[in-house]
Amino acid sequence: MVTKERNGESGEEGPARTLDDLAALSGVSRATVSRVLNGGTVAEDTRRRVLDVVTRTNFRPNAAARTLASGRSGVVGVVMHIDPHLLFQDPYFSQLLQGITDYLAEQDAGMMLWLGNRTKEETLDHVLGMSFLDGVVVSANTLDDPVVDGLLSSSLSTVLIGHRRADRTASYVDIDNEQASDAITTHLISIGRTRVGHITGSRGTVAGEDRVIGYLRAMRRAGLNTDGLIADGDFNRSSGVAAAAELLDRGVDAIFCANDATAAGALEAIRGRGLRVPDDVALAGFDDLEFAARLDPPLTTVRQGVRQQGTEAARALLQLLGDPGRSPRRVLLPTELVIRQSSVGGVPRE
Amino acid sequence: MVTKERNGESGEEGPARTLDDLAALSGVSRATVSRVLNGGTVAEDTRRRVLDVVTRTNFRPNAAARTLASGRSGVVGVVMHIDPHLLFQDPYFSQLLQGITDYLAEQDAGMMLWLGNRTKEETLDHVLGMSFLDGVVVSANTLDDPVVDGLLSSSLSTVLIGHRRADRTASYVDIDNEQASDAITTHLISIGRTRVGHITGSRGTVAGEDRVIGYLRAMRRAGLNTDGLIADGDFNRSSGVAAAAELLDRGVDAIFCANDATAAGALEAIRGRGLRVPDDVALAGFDDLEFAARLDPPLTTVRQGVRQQGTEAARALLQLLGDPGRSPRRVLLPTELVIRQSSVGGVPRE
DNA sequence: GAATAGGCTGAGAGCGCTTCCAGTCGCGCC
DNA sequence: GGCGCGACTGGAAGCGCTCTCAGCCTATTC
Repeated sequence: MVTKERNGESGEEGPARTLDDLAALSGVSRATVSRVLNGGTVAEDTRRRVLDVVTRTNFRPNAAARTLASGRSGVVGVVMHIDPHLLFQDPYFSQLLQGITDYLAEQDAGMMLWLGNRTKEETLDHVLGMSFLDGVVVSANTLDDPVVDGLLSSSLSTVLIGHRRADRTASYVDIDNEQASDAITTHLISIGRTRVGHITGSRGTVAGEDRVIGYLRAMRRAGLNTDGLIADGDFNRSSGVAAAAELLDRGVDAIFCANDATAAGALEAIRGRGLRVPDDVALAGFDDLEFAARLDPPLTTVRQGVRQQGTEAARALLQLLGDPGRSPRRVLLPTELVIRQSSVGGVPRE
Repeated sequence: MVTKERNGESGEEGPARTLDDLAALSGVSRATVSRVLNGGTVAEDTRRRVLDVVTRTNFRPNAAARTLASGRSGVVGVVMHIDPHLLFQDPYFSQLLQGITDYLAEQDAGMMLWLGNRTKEETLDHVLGMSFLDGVVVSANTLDDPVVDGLLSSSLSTVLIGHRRADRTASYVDIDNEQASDAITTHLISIGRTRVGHITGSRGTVAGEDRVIGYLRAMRRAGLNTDGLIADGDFNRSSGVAAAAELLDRGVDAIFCANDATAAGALEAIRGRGLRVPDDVALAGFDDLEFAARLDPPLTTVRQGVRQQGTEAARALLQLLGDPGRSPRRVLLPTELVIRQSSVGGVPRE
């Protein structure tokens, strides 16, 4: 039922579904057509002739065949192994995703997506089952997770967003949480606060722990006592309310929260006691999400380019794939201290 | 360099990368292994023997080869051809995406994602370039769009979310906007309102137009006049403020807004004039987004299961792929009238 | 006992592409 | 004139899988 014979004469019409079709239509061999399509050395007029046929027939190479023959698919996976509720609530992940898709689209790479709505085993199985993937970018609540383990120990090239506590041998993109926390704590100290409290992120997350470390480093360097000045939070607003209450009881004149959401909670607690920000208690967050600037007073915080982290992760992965040695990529992105009225006062509010 | 010979005896160790490896290890032919893996008829003990080897070697079939040979990849595309800003702002799209991913994951189908961050031509090219896709689910600001045209006229099986104005021949999942608008308008009439205004969605969108039609139908049936009672909006809060002002000038005792965001704006405008909701003006929206219940007063609205729309779209696509005839799937999902205090009063507020 | 049916299996022909290898051709050089 | 060389091209061998076809072997039927 398939007509195999085809005339090489020009003027022919035909959909051209395979390289052989193109070869027949342009009077060269399939190998040459392949070279034209993939940038091999081909005489200029031959190339032109073939390309002409390609565009005339609106030819699209078969991706499966290409992948099978070459071992590369041009498709990478993105695994966001995260509680789905969080995934669409927290702007962090949407921004990350957008950064990744931007870069991949720009580089003509395809992307498959796994959102964290399945069990660990299932996720891992699905991803590894897509055996044609060239590599994966992974984000997770906590990177010390079986899915991440599985991915790293698979043959798939993997780039993490954030680094793991246990080992830093993998490729990753991260910010320097320690340094940033140190900087913002130092800022609070520099405006004269001596009893600077810290509301932590979820213990066990690398970001949370590193922010504690940075805070402690700054306090110690300034010769300030931190006894009783650390209260546990979990990156959520409500934990900020509770932890701030605790710290206020112990007497603080500044609070550095592990993220903006927590700071919003802390602000509520401070207000609830009739205290003023920053006059009585200076406040700082971390992330610089959109709402931070709209709080009353606007929040001093650390800006981390979340979208950029996504872009850089995608870039790192493609670089990794291009490097025959597969030597790990490690990218540490800069952060920026954003000082607003929650720490420096500014226009007084009645 | 590749050792082709392999002993069929058990106890052998080896990674088993191909069906031939498995065949050798379990002492059957490649064809039989394939049958085991794909559910062909195989003697029970043979099957067991092969499966044993499969699990022992942790074998994963090569997806590219499988796709090439069978013509099916088990991967579908999801195209959200939408302004990226909207994409991550409006909960509508995240919920849609979640619904889709849920169902696809459940069905073991892979998913590739295109978010609307490229020009129309690029998007279309990228999607069609992934020639192995089995089909696509499409959501777009407006479905009368070149990308949608291109997808529909390609050989790819396509399911739309929402239907097109021009033709309803494609497969789609939608809600009955007319009926729902009619119902909510009728509700406003039933509580005694006679001058019911309507703030439209973006003109040109099918959902927007259909909601106008439903509104008009209900008003006409009740014998009510609609002259000057329709004001243009664009689904955004700010348009609700302006349009509501217009309607209030003309004298209304109820306003039905094309979505919840617009209603929030209208509420602001009504309050701004010192009028009470619902006493002076009853208010209704459409969508039942999370914030609708938290407005003051809580908003009467139409609940449309956005997540369910995603799920159903994915289901429709897989059904379409399974149907040799490829006869279009058209799914109309039910909506639910959610009556709250913005129309029926309830606890009086001072 | 021959004929028929049916369950199970293996051989082998692709799927459409990449890529190695060898071959042709025109050129400059000794 | 013969040789080596580089630019270009075609032939052909796979990549790892699916699926048709034919064949085998055991029941079953008349």
